[in-house]
Amino acid sequence: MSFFEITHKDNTSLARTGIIHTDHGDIETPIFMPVGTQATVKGLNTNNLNSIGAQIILANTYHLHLRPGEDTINEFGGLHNFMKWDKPILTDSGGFQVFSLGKQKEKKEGTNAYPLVKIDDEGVTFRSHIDGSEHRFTPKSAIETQHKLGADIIMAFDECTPDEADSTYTKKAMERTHRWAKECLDTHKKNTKHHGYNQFLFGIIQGANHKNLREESAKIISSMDFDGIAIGGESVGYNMEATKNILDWVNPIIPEDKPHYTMGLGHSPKDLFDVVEKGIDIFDCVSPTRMARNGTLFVHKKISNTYRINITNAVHKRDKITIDPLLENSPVGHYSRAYLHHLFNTSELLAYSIASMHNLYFLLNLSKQIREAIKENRFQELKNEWI
RNA sequence: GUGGCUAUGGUGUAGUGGUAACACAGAGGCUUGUGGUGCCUUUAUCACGGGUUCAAUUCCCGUUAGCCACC
Repeated sequence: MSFFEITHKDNTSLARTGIIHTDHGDIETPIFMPVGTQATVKGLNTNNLNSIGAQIILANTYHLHLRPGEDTINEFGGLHNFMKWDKPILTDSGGFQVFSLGKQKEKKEGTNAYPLVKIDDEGVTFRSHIDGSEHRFTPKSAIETQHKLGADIIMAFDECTPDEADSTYTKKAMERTHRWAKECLDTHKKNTKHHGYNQFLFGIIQGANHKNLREESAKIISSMDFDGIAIGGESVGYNMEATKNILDWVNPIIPEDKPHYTMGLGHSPKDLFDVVEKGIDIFDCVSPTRMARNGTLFVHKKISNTYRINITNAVHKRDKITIDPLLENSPVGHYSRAYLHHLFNTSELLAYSIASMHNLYFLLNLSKQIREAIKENRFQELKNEWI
């Protein structure tokens, strides 16, 4: 049985359904992946995740390296046993967090805060955002750390350059990312079953918003023996016009028979259609859960004539209807807006759980609808209802 | 009853003879390979009445309210 299997192709676009086979179960694609950076999707336990239909969740190498440390998790036989989640997990390599730390440094410029991040050809030296202690990631160490963490899908260690970087630097960083990709692959091939089950490694295409660089990156990453292809970059998921252009550039080059992953995409339900249409199978985003924690909830447009509401708004103080009347099958579909408004107003912990479950269910349910639509050759029809 | 002190937005506090600053609360917006975080906008005829002054939230008098002390 191969790792990835395409089960149906749309007849009017590159959209497809598929199954990713892992030793912790199958993943039906296209699918949104909830983010659980520190081995927890904030506010939700694994029963909650099962109830909303989560098939795979993310965790983060950078955060788990700092706390509790990969060796602790290794002693538990990996993340699955540590957090008691027996379905698939994907870990990000930490490349993007390094990029984020670099961005923070820019913001604090002038306060003589010394750099949190230093990148060289062999790896990255950075300071912990928690206690300022110094750490270093190399392609080899990032993979070895991810082996110990034990996710089913692990990511190559890359450098995500800011969009505003000049093309000379972007090219240099991209070429370095390609060298690192090979080192990651070499390290991984020596030990693909650290905990006894298979771990699969994805490569990441960079090149910012330059067509020639994206094409070059797509060519090189595609030529390597990765199990899946990710598209990274600051614009991906953030600037949807740029994201669509990037996908158009790389699509003729990347292998069709490997899973395609847009990293950091899923801010708005509408965004799913834009990338699924261009052959993307998996995507993740912190935004739905972060927005949830701040009271912004997805709703069907036909209910409120908007695709999201802010439950903390005063109009919901006595609002009798449920969060989204079209989602009453959701595990949290029976709660009234007034109740959730009250929970936020009093900062009750349950507010974050209910809101997070709602937004995640919204996207997981939409992913399911998209899969069904593709199988029934009515993807465009469903898309038209949503845009 | 007498004396003293205080009165600034919903709350707690700044401040000035040229119509007010901050925090929280309130109202609204934002958050994109996650700090439950952070950011932005907005919200006051400075207790009431009178006086001095070109100009009073600021100085003076009175009223009212609160607090303290004494009888």
